[in-house]
Amino acid sequence: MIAEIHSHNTTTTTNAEEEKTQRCQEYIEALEEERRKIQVFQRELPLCLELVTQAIESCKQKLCGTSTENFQEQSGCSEQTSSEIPVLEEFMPIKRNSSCSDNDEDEDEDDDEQSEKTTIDHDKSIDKSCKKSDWLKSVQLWNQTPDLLPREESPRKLSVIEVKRNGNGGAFHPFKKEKSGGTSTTNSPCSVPAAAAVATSSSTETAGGCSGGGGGGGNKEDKEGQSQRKARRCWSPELHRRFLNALQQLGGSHVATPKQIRELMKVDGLTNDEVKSHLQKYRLHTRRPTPSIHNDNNPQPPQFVVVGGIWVPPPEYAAVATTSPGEEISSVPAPTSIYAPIAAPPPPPPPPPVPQTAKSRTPRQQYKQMDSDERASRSRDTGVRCNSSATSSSAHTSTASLAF
DNA sequence: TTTTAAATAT
DNA sequence: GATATTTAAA
Repeated sequence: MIAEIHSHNTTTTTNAEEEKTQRCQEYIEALEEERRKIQVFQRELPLCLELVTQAIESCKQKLCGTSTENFQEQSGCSEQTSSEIPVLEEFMPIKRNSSCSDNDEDEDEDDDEQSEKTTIDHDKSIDKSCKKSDWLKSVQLWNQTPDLLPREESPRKLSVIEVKRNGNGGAFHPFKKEKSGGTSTTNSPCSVPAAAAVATSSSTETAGGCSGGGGGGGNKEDKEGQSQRKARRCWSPELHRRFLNALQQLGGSHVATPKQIRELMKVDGLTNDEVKSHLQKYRLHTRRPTPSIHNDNNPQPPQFVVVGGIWVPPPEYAAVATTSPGEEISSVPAPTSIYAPIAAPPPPPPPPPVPQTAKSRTPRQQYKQMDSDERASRSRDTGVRCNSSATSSSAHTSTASLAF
């Protein structure tokens, strides 16, 4: 009997221990995730970061000490402070549903490629769900609507080609409504012609990007053309990324002017008006986010972060952060770490925005300085938006309702 | 139908 | 260039 009891106890204990270990591990993961989030605010919350880091360390140690075996194998205590490291490329994909990036690859002349790849591979896997602005996820710089494109910039249906070709070529995604065939897919925007789209990694754009609308066949407005309203195109993430980049170089959205931005973006076909419009929207979003209450504790993690004066939606951020080294933007975590910057170097020294542009600096530049200060303070309260849907735990689903 | 991004007007 | 308004995608 006793023996039996003993054994029983033992088992129990073992189980309990395993469970404990497991929990501990989870906890550590959670902490790491949080730390990534905090890293965004490194400047403002250095101690916080430190604390979390320490907590992680100690947890790990504990874990190692306790059940070394198990844990070590699995998560490897050795890993220690990984700040940025490894994290989870693997995990990421799993969780995230919100993004539907379908394809992200772009080729930009400068930075993107590698980072993107690294960062995200999930795209492929998930996608169907997305509804929001797809262009957010898409890759190419821009596309046009198939039908009406009276315009200049891009070659018509263009596609991919252009983009790649020039490196910066057109970048909008078309609002396409794919339904051309008539079959209406309910729209899953991302549904895209999957094959094509996804597959090509390097290239192309896939038409898939923006979900749906347009009508392939339909053309409502194709009236004779021309001067109708310009076809609406959506800003692809890549394009937005360039925009952010430019903004950063110019010292922030408040000092940058559409023209300057456009020049820095080097996207051909991009017009001042487009930039202007985008900038307007950007400023709006950037500005006072939620005037109202930060309620008790916002249960929800920020969906948007403004770093260095730049408002970055998570998915985007991921791309941006990863992609462009020079940027100060730091991470943003969506509620669930999905977007965590995989390789994002933690400590972006936050040097004041330095315009590398040789352009002449005008009075604006001065304002710029000011702007940066303001920015700092602003980013805290303002820059953050709350997600509309809450479900904190599960929620990675809807990330942002706002997108550029 | 509503929301909102992009285009256009002021 | 900034802001307001309109249009159309989602």
